[in-house]
Amino acid sequence: MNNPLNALPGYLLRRSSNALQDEFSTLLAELELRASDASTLFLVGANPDITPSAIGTLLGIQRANMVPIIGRLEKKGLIRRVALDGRSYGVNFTEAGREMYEKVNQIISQHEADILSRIPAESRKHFIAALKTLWPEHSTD
Amino acid sequence: MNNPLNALPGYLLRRSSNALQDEFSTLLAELELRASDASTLFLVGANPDITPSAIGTLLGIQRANMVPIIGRLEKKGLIRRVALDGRSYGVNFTEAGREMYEKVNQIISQHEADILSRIPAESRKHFIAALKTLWPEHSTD
DNA sequence: TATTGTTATACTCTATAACTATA
DNA sequence: TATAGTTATAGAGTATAACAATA
Repeated sequence: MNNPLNALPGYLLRRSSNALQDEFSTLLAELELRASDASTLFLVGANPDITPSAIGTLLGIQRANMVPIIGRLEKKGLIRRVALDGRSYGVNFTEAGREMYEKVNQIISQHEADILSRIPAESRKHFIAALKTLWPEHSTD
Repeated sequence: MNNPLNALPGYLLRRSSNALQDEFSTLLAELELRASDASTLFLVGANPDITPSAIGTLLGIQRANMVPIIGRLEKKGLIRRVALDGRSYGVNFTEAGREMYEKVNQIISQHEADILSRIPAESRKHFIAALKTLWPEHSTD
């Protein structure tokens, strides 16, 4: 079977991304979290009192789609809302949330290290440099 | 705003992949095709008489999910089904399908060239090598 | 006026199970 | 028995429009 797609960098990128996403989701399954839940916890850990809108901006998710994510995490007792003013609130960890954050952090760190370990050492810098040219918004933090 | 995600290769890969997918979909919009439609046409062009199941295997799509893709392309008059035996059929281009295939081919080639052009020349080989280690199934053609 | 959170809705992609007919 | 195509269904991610409350 002739598969010319496998010679295309853009296609390889897509399949690689999907494969790593599947791995990540599998790792998170033991915590009963989705990738978006874990990413949200990760950002709350780095930015206490961050608003749902700000999380959405960083993750590239519309604020309307943050509602069910925040709702799930709150329902699980992992986060609480702290009013910042009359219309917005900051997201913070509960005690259980902080423990979950540590586990998420561990999974992310290990997975990322695992990813890097598969890439030939001499290619790693080039790989990251290439990704940054393909997603220019990465620099707008 | 502190965004530690942007330091993670796996996350950069995901955002890069999504950005390129959006670009690809935008390019295909003028042909009124989806990415899965275009990929299917691309594989039919390289493999006349290929079956839907085989296309699904190459694309990583369940054969059940090939049904609406084939149905769309047939409804548009781009492909026809040629019975291979009593239970399976091969997919072939109609005249309009071959013309559309040429356009798809053009868009894919140009986009892929565009992608490569953004990556520093000295990083390209490393980039592709890295992707292949992250999606090992690429070699099972 | 602009922004935040929210609701409602719809579309896409994908996974699974089950059915049929054929090999 | 195994395989190809199909149907039906559900989950997940995402986009859009509109609304109320507040800045």
